[in-house]
Amino acid sequence: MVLSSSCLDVAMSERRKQYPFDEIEPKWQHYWETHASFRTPNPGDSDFDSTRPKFYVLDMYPYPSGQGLHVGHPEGYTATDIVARYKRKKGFNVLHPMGWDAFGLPAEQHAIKTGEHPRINTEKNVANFRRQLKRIGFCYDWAREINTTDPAYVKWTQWIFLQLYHSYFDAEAGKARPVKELQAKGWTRDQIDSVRLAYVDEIPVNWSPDLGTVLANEEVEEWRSKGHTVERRPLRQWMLRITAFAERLLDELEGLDWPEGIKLLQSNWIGRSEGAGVRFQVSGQEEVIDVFTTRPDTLYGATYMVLAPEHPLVDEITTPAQRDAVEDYRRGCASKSELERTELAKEKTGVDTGGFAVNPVNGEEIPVWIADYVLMSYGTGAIMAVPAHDARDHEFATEFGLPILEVVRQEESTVDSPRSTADDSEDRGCFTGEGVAINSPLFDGLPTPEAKAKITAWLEKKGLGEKTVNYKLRDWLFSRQRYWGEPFPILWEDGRHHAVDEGELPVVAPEMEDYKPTGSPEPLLSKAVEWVRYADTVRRETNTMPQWAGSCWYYLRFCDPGNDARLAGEEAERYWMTGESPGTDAAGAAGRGANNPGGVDLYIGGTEHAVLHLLYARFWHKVLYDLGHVSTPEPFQKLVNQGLILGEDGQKMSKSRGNVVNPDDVIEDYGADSLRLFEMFMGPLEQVKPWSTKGVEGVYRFLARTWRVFMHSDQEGNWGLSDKIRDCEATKGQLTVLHRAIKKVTGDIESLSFNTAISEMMKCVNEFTQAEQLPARELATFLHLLNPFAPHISEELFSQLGARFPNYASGLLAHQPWPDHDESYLVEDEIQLVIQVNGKVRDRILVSAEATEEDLKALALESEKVKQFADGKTVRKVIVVPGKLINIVVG
RNA sequence: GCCGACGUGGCGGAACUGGUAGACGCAACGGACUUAAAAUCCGUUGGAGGGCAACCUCCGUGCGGGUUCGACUCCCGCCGUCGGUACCA
Repeated sequence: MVLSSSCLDVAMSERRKQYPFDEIEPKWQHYWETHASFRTPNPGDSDFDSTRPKFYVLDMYPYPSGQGLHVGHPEGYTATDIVARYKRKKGFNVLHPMGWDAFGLPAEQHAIKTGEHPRINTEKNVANFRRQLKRIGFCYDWAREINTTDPAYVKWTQWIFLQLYHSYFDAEAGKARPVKELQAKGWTRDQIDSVRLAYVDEIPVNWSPDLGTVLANEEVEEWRSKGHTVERRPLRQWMLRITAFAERLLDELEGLDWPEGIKLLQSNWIGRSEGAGVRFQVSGQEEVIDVFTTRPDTLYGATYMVLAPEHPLVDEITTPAQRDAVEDYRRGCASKSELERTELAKEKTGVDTGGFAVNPVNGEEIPVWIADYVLMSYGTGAIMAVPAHDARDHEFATEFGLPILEVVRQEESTVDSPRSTADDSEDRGCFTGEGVAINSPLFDGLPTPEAKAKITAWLEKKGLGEKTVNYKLRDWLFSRQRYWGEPFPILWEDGRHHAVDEGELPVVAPEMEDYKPTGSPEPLLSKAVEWVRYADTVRRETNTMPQWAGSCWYYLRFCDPGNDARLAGEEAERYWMTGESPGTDAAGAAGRGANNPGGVDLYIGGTEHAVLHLLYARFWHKVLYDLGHVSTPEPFQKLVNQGLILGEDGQKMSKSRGNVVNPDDVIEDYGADSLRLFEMFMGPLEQVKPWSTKGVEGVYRFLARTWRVFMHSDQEGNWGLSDKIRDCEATKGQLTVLHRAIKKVTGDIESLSFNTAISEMMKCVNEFTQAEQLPARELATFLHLLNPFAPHISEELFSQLGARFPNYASGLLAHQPWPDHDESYLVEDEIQLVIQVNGKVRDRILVSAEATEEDLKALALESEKVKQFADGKTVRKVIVVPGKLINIVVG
């Protein structure tokens, strides 16, 4: 028989609560709020303590969806909360803020349906999220709450955009600089426009008429599957020149304390590859085809060329005889999305243009084709095809009967290496590895690396090419046609763009009659005719920014969220990002080692943001750094990804599977402390792990047992401090288990191993549970350990204990210093030692801690068990690992 | 295909830098309390075999090899699960 979940709910709520979490949790939340217990002063505030080091611990702030929190949110949030509370008790100034990434399509979709301003729905959702988070007892400094849709916030998002707009990348200095410097040098307006970090370009985008917006490549499939149409068409778009920073974004990853996997993901995304640019003269024409290749050493094997169908030279090169075929093919490609083009890539397709180009290395004429396996968006949009040494070219050449010329021979040593030779010829039919050049008169016999260098130098000398570094990273398509996003602070006049005056920021979108898409690629804001018309001849830009914009810098705003004069006050920004503050340089700098580039000390969030958000934020941060607006080159010093929480069935949580767990329900039944504790007890933070209601009950029982160690209920069911608690000496066993816990919990919080920290606290409580009388002082110490994990119950017990034992428990537990362990309680005078014979455990003996190695050897050899197993054999070796074991090798 | 993570009892997971595998919790079983149940408290619990018994023996960290006195841990080769990515020249 299966009970429905609603039956279980009823059973649970009727069950008597094992401890009054439903009373104490709201009580302490109210206390913290009314006393502003977790308000964090900034440098300059009267209560700012400059002698303390700083710690900035940040969560990836949520998009406040209509569904409310799911149990995945509190996982990372609890982890950071524990660290924040711990660091505070350790004497740090802790910055631990929360806010809302509140622009976004769902709110706009709601507005389209209801005609209601998206702000109304957004605010409702924010209120719900805030309520839910407060109910979990997080120690955020709510005075620093921010909302990306708040005009006061939008103002600075737009201000940063203008910094990008007013800057260019100085390749020599490797830095962003104001375009003013170029004006001073006499550059023309057009020249300047062509180098701005924020620029306008006409590029093919994924346009969805019914959504009324362009979509990022990675969004296309999702919306298509929901029945929306998406087509490709060229549109005028705002772009951000992130590619200029590719090298720095890649190189400076190195100094960051991020998971290696994430660094690798970013570095692959940036996709640096070294090679050569080579120029091929088009036969009988002026035009030159530029290609990029990582294998210039295979130039002699280039038997044809391929241009992307959109390549600008296609028209010039195509011969009259081939024109119709080429046009047909190009039309076919244009109607396909990038995704379709790659998805349907089972067979290579393409058309001969009829034109030829000259291979610069040997003067041979080779045919020029177009094919959609060459992408306009990578490299130069054209390739030299070397079918003998590139799998794709090989496939294409085989398909269309183009010549294949071998120019690299696999070296003997690699041929001999163990691998199956049979399938090699079958699946690839070409050799793509490194070897020795053949059929290449200029450098026959040279190994690949040398051949590359030689041909590149030759090309450079002849002016036919040069060493080139290419990046996969593309410029960032930054404009959307939505309503619910930051408008661009840009005006248009006579076909030219201008920045809105800084004094006019923020540019706020107008109220609309309705929020329905225009049905054309015209942005929604173009319907607000009055607003668009800035002056007689001046119109406003009607695109809006993507959701990423706000999240690119929110961590900076938290340093000083109320500042109206700057994105964040200089002093506050420097203090929270570097630890330096006026008058406390020594103390502040101590928190930051010489190699520490500064930034947020701990940033926790999901892997889904491994690339885009983290890359975009790093990009903006570097621009702001170059322009002198922030003090560190990187925003996030240490990054940790929490693992996904699966449903109880081990499947991804989803509405359709019906396995979604709502934190509100968990709190209702077991309390916020149990929710927090279980989220941390499930397993390692970074790991994927399934939810378990039984597991929540387990930690709930632990908290109830903790409660009963301190509290005793009378006949009427009223709780009072237990009579067992005295001002007495703790037993040896209690001291050992407690100090072991102090040591373990301290180390485990530092290494974010919360699950094992909780185990250790459980052992502690198990020890206390059995005691006849309990030492008040040690119980108070235990509450310090529990406090970051279960702040409500620990605070309540601390205040109960303090009422009778004020010497051991006074003030707010959350503000009392973290305990230190005393190593002397952990030292045992007798150690249990394992005796192995040939690596197998045969006996265990108790020895004094002072026994020498010789003593131990003798003791081990005397053991009855050893004699039994070593009988008749020679002792060859005795290995003694002090404090651990003795291994006797016989044979 | 490529890249990354992972694989330990019935389950979630522990195990420091190579040194007693299975901490802690869940589930299960037995006992105490109770008229009874729930809750609580105490105990047992990797598998197989043996002993009246305290206990003893063998096997055991996905599979196959290797290094080592000793391997969950290091190396080589497979298999499987999950996540990311996709013609990047």
